This record gives sequence, C-alpha cells and structure tokens, in this order.
Amino acid sequence: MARKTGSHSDITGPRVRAAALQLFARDGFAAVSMRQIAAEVGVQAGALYLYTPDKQALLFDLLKAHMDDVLSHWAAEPKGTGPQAALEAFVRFHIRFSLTRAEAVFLSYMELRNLTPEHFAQIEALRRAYEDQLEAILEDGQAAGIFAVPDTKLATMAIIAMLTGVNTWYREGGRLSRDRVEQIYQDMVRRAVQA
Amino acid sequence: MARKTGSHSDITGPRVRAAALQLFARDGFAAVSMRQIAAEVGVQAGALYLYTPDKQALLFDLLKAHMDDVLSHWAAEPKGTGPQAALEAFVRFHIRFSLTRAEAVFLSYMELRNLTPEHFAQIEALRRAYEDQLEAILEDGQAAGIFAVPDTKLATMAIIAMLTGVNTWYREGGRLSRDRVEQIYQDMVRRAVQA
DNA sequence: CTTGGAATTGAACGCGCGTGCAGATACCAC
DNA sequence: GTGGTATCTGCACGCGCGTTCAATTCCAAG
Repeated sequence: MARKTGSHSDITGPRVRAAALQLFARDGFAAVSMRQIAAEVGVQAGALYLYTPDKQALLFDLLKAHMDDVLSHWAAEPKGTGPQAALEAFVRFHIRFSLTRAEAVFLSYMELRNLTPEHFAQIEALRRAYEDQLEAILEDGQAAGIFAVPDTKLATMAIIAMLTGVNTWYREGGRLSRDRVEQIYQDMVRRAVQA
Repeated sequence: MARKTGSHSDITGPRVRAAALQLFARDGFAAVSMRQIAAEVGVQAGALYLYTPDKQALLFDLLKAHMDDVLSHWAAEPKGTGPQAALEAFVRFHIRFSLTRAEAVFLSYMELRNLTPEHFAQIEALRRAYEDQLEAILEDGQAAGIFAVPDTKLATMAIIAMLTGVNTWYREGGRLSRDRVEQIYQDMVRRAVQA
C-alpha cells in the first residue's frame, strides 16, 4: 500500500489532495462525495483509501498542510527592523499569502467544525501560533511606545479578520492591483495602531 | 395548510425557523437533515413541508429574514450628527447586532453557497445595501475632509470584516465586556480612517 | 518469461437522505 | 354533536453516501 511504503511517507497523494482541496473549497466538505473526488482524480472511489484512512482525515491533511505552510513561509519572510517594519511585513505577507492560497484559506476557516475534536485542537493550536506572531509584534511596538493598543489580543484578532477579509472581495484583474491593496491596508493598519 | 392560509402569510413557522437556525449554525446546512430539524421541533419530518416547500427555501427564509432584520434595525438606529458620529454609530450597531444574532450572522456568510442562484442574488443585494450604508458614511466624511480614505469601497469591506470578526472570538463573560470591545473597535476604526 | 507485491477495480453493505402522500387526528364554528 | 378543515403521522420511494474487500491488473526485479 502507498500509505505504508513509498517515499511519500504519510503524505496523501498530491493529485488526491489537489482534487479534494478544489472540491471542498467550492462545494463544502459535507457536500462533496468521495466518488466526486475520485472522478476528479480519474480513479474509482475505493482507490482513495490507499491514500487516506477516511474522508475526515483527508480534510485534516489539507488544513494541517496549509497551516504548516503559513507558519513556515512567515518564518522565512524578511521582517525588516523594528515593530513598524515587522507590522508592515506581516500585513503584506498575510494578504499576499491568502490571495495565492485562496482555496486553502477559505477551507481553513469554513470547515473546522468537520474535524474531530483532536484534529480540531491541532489546527487551532497552529492558528493560535500564527496569531501569536502578530501579537508579539504589537507587544513589541507597545513596549517601545510606537504603538498605542489598549488590548493586543483584540487588536490581533481585529487585524487578522480585516486582512483575511480581502479574500471575500478581491478578484484578480479587478479595479485595484494586489500591490495597491496591500499598500492601502498597510496604511489603515498602521494608523489604527499607531501611538 | 399553514402556508396558504393563516395570519403568517408566507412566513415559516417560528418553531421550525428557530430549530433550523440553531442546527444549521451548529452543524452546517448540508450536515443537518430534515429529520433532525423535525425532531428538534417535536414533529415528524413530513410536517415540515407544511411550512417550507423544501430544505433550501428554509435556509433562504432564515438568511432573508436576517438581512431584513439588519437593515431595518440599522435604519432605526440613532446616528447622531455628522460622519464621525455616524461612523461610531455604525461600529457600535454592527458589533452589538452581530453579537446578539450570532447564529444568523454566522449562517449568513457560511451558507451562501447552498442557495440557488436566484436566492443568492437576493441575499447578495441586501448585503450590498448594508455595505452601502457604511460606504455612504465614509464618502460623506471624505467629502467633508474629516476622513482620509483612498478607496471607500475597500475601506468599507475592511471595516466590516474587522467588525464581524468579533463573532469568532468574543464570548459572553470573557475578559472584555461588550461595551469595552465596542469602545476599542471604535477607536481603531476612527484612527484608521481619520484625516 | 516468471513472479510477487503494489495499485486499482467493481460490486456490495447498510444506512440515512429529501420528499410525497394517503390516512389519521385535533380543533373550531355551528 | 357534527362537519369541515388545518395539522400531522407513518410509511414509502429512489438514491447516493462512506467504506470494505475479493478479485484483477499493472509493473519492475530476477
């Protein structure tokens, strides 16, 4: 079995993952059948169980991989010097990354309730770890007297919600370029937290 | 039949609506069966069809009623004088209303894809009408030189996303009171748009 | 060319789904 | 009490679901 041998270790087959991601994002986890995913891959339904123990684990794999992806890419992002630059880097990164991974981002906050409690807790922890990255920046700026934020946790949630919201309306080739959007959001965020 | 006679006109039975709202919000539209809703009401599944033509229309009724509710309550909200006061009123209203109607708000942006295109268009139009209320405030302030917003449409989406995000983390009896949350968000929003 | 394990099929399982409908029941005007 | 109508039950229908598994096909190593 592919699951126990091969060089993929415990990674779900790429073609299966891609199909599942696309369909889950478009129609919702509960509305997509294993047969539909299989058809997209060009295989019979039973063959999917060579790559995942069950449907729910397939969803978890997608969310887990996405969160790992977010965290590792943020870790590798240049952050400049000081809280101001770091905040700007975060805003730019979050918007850019969310737009290039729109389906995964969408899944990650729409389908959490379809995870088992154990899997949910894992994703939740990764999400919190990401939020903590932003909160640390705000705390630094607050300590340095650059930012005036009454509650860093609230400000963190507010900023992330605002940034993630870009996914709901931004369309490639629309009125505003991605660069322009990033710039405007940076201005708004900077003013919202500045001392 | 209740649907064709009675004083309810075409309004779905209140008990059915309440049960559907609660279950759809908790488990998702696709994951809730008509039998579960019926059980919650204390009735057999077939009886639900006295109140709704089908499952999808039940969802639409909930979303439509919510959007009407939002718009009529905002219309009745005192808005003070001038863009600054109006913006504060909007922020306060949106947070307060979203928190008291958490389930409906959640449904309204999670289950849009389960509507028929016609129903979707109706809800979308109401949503845009609501967004236009905020955008008009920003435009007024911009024209008056009170606000400095490069793009009122973008700012509208950013602010609404930020405010609606409160629903994802706020818990009654938590660290921050509702009044305090409203106050902090008002400060952030005001600073984000102020000239 | 043989062989053996990996990959996949195809059929089957039990189940719950949304919905329809004939018949039973509850309720209210007379 | 009787009649009629609003309400609801109980069952049925066809269907697609997630998942399993024996049987088959594929393919590289010997």
